[in-house]
Amino acid sequence: MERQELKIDKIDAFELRDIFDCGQCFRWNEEPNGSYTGVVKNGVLNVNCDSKNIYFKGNLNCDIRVFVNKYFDMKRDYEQIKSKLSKIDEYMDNSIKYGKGIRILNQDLWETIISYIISANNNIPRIKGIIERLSKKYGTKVEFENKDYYLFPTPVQLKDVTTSEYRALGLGFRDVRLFETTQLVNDNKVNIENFYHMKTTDIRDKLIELPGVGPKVADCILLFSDLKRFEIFPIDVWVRRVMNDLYIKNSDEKKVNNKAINEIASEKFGEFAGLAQQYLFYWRRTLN
DNA sequence: CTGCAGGCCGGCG
DNA sequence: CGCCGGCCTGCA
Repeated sequence: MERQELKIDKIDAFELRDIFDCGQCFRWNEEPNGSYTGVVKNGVLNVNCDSKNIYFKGNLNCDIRVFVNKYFDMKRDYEQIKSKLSKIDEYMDNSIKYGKGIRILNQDLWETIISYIISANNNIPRIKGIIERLSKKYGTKVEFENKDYYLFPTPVQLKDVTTSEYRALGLGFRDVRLFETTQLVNDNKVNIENFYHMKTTDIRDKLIELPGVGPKVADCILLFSDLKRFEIFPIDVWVRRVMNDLYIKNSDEKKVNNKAINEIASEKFGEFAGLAQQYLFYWRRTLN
């Protein structure tokens, strides 16, 4: 671990609130000065912005520039994608205006799998609380600016944790799911490192073999982790709501099936469907 | 007290 | 197959 800093020129699609508050991550929190601090796989990172620059500082076990480029998806041209998407219709144009600073993060695969298993039938404050307690109890401690932070526990660090210990952390009925998924990974029944070399549909099938991972969670993992399948369109209650309101207009939202939604998303948004999903989700969810 | 929150799972028709 | 009820917990 090493304290590092990095200052880069401001880029257009990069707003802290949009990135960290659009619902893709659980371990970033706003500081009193408006910056955000997060715990990531490689340590602790703080990000701040002004009109001209973006400032990163942190305690990381890797090069901060390399990390930032990967984590914040810097090589992708969001401006170009936004201009293409915004031409589709006025809804997309509006939602992009609302979430113009969103970038889709490349989060650690293991952490993303477990975090989204925890997210099932849950609410964000509780999800964040569970992940914090889990990390504090089993993760590695990292210091940054005189404060203690805890990395998300590795599969090995969770190897001997029992379901009742999970239950005590507030996991609820997800205790068994976490336990069994961790077992499968530790016993190498499922090798998540192989996912990086596999076809998207095959990864999805393997993900769904993990207890607690269904279609929605699998899609979130594909999009929000460093697997980064940008065309994947996760459908949760908010996305189905907004897609029905805008395009399908079924009087009974419950009767809309996900296949129909996915087809529309794929037709309209194609290879950028994942980002389109985030704009729509963030827009609809925040504005109610 | 009931409802519900970024679904999944198992059982049933 | 598609549909439906139940599920930990915490908070309104």
